[in-house]
Amino acid sequence: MTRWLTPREMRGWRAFAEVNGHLMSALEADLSQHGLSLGDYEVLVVLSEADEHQLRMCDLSSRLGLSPSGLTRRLDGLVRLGYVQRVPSSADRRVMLATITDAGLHAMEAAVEDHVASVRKHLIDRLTTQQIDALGDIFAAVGTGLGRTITVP
Amino acid sequence: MTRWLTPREMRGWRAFAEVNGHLMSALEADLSQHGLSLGDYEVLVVLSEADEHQLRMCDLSSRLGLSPSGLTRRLDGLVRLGYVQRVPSSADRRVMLATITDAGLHAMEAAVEDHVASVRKHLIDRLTTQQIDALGDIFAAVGTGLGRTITVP
DNA sequence: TACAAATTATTGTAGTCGCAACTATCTGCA
DNA sequence: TGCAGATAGTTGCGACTACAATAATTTGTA
Repeated sequence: MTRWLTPREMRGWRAFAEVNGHLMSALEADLSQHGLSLGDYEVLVVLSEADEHQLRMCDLSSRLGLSPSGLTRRLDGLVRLGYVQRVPSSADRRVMLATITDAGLHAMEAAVEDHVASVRKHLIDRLTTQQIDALGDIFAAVGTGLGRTITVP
Repeated sequence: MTRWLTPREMRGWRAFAEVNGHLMSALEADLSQHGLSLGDYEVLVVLSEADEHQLRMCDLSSRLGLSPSGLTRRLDGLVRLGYVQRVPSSADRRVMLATITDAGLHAMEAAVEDHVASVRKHLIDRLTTQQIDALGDIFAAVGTGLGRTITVP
C-alpha cells in the first residue's frame, strides 16, 4: 500500500525539486566570473580545510560526491591550472594525495568574497533566521539518512 | 565590505551544499530500476500535467531548467523510447509541441509508486511536519528570488 | 611466507549538457 | 506591404561525468 504525498509534503518536495537546479545554476554562473566552476571551487575549499592541505583521491571523491574517474579528470584540470598538485603517498604507494598549491589558495581567496555574496544573494538573505536553522536541520537529517556527516569548519 | 556567513548561516549552507547532490543521486539510483533517469521522469511528469498533455519545447526547457539544446537531446531519447512525440504546432510553425504518449503515461505510472516511496525514504519521512512546511517555504522564497513560481498540482 | 581478495587510481568509452552558430518563422513598425 | 529584429528549435562542438576494465599495491588469512 503506497503512502502518497500529502499536499503539504508535495509542496515541500516540489518546491525543492523545482528550485534546486536553478539555485545551483545561479551560483555557478556567478562563480564563473572567476574562471572557476562550482566543482573546481569545492575541490579547493575541501583541500584548503584538510590537514596539511592534502587529501587522498578516494577520500576527496567521496567528500565531493564524485566518482573516482570523475575526480581524476577534475583534478587534471586543476593541475593544468596550477591550483592542485598530485603527490604520491609515501605510506601507501597506491595512493595519490591531492594537494592545493599556493596558487590554488590564492585563486580560492580571490573568489570567496564574491561567492559568499552570491550565496547570500540567492539563498541566505532570502531566509529568516529560523529558516536558516531549519535548512541546516533538514539537510543534516537527510544527510544522516544517507550516511553522511556534515562538516562545518 | 563583505558580510561573511555567521556560524549558523554557514551550517545551513554547508549542510545543503554537501547533502544536496547525494540526495539527488540516491533518488536517481532508485528510479533507474525503472529504466528512467530523473530527467526523463521529470519530462513525463510535466507533460502529463500539461493541458492536452503537450507543451512547447521552449516552455518545457524553461520549466525543467534545461537549455534548448539539452531538451532537444533529451526528447530525442524519449521519442526513441516511444514515450513522447513531437507534434508541429498549427498555430506557429516555428514551434514543436512535445506530447506524452500513452506508453509514456504508462511508463510514468509504473515508476511513480516506487519514486514516491524513494522520496519518502530519503527526504520526507526524515523530516517533521514543521520541517516539511519549512522546506516548502524556503525553496518557494528562493524560487521567487530567482524569478520562479512553484507549480503544485 | 604466500596468495586470494580488497583497495586505490587511471583510462577507454559512451551518455549528457551548454554555448555558439544556423535555419525557419513570426512580430512590430515604418 | 516590407523588412529589421525577436523568437523557436536543431546541430556542431567541447566539457564533464559515470561505468567498466585495467594496473598497481596492500591486507587478511591459511
